Amino acid sequence: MFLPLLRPYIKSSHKLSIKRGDFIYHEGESPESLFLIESGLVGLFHNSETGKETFLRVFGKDDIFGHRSYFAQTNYHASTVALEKTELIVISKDQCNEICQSDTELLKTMLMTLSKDLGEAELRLAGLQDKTAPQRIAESLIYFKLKYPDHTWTRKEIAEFSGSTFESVTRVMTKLSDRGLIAKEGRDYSINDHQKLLEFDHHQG
Amino acid sequence: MFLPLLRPYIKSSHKLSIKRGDFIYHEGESPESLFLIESGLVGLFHNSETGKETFLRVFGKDDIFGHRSYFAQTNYHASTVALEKTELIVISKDQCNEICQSDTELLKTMLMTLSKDLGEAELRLAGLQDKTAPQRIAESLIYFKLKYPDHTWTRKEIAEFSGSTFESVTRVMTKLSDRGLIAKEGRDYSINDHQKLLEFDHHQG
DNA sequence: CGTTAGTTTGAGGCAGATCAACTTTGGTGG
DNA sequence: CCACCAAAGTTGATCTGCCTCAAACTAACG
Repeated sequence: MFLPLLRPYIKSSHKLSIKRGDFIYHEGESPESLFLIESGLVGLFHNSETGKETFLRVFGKDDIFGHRSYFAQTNYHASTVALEKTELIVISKDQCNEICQSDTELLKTMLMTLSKDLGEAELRLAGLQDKTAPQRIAESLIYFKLKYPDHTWTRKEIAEFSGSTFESVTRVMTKLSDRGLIAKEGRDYSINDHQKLLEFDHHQG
Repeated sequence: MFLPLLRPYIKSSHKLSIKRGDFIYHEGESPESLFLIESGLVGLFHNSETGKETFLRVFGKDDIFGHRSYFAQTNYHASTVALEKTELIVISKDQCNEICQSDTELLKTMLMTLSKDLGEAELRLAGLQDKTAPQRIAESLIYFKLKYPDHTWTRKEIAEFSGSTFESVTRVMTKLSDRGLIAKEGRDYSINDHQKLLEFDHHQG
């Protein structure tokens, strides 16, 4: 959603072509640029000392990323990895500074995006306390499939996004498939019954 | 931190005086104003259908709140409650619109605040996966006492912030007190050993 | 086809939530 | 100022969701 707004500013833009599994930046590094997705899919992950990985956000076509650290003026709090073949436009910090000086509309759009993301993060935080693992997994299945229907999500990705383990995701998906709420298609899946999926495990599934 | 920036805009400001336990707004309502704290303390809480409460953010003197929903242009995703006697300045949506039109510096400050809050929320999200309850409780004890040393936090508040239960908070605090890392003072507590508190339960406490 | 990353299924264990009964604190109003 | 009592905190016993570990299977890509 940002590409159209930013397009006029991008003159001599630096482009980047990467494949699944490639890192764009690592947690702890200092942000030197923003990234815009021309095509592909990128995930933001946090890795703990104990080796546990958490899937924080997904970025798709026309999304910007790296902006949170830029505005917070802190180092990256998480790492970004390509989830599939991806084409990026790299915008330098200097270019950003110029743009932010002049374009109030862009600043407001950024404010809206960050505000929505903060709301989502906090609702996920609350969800980890008051929803069961199967509920959160069912919600993640819907979220991923609605927002990025063409990507085949691994059980591991779904687990790290929903706050669970890939074994639990497998078990829940088997159950959901048995009940006809989803259909497994190789490693991929499709959603049959949206509504029942949201009500799943609403105490006792 | 916002009051100084906003002070010049506040002419005929509406003021609000409330006591502990009073709600300022409820989850689901449409945001009609922003709030600025002249004195006191306010908590942002999310309540689930099952009755579980999650403590999302704290706001103190000079902090603004209600801004996330204003910028996201969505209804409130959580409720705000006074944690002690509090004096508020109420800023109408119209006033906000005017201010945002003209003041780029203020927009940038807002962007920084939201970016930092998003980072914190996501690190807490990750922490719920990869840290033990005692670790999270110890961190919350530090966070609360450093940021708001004069407030006496209840076990329930600490629990809802750290993602635990008040019984677990009690047990952990007893253990920490026995080891001399904190000192219980009536219902309040003080911190004796910061460093060891952070290392607590770093696998096996 | 061979290889490897991804998936499935089962068995077992444990951190921490829940339930319950009791004690302490500190505010308030007589 | 003290007595009272509701709110807050403590402590113990129990219970369970789901994580962990393990082992065998299968899809998909070169």
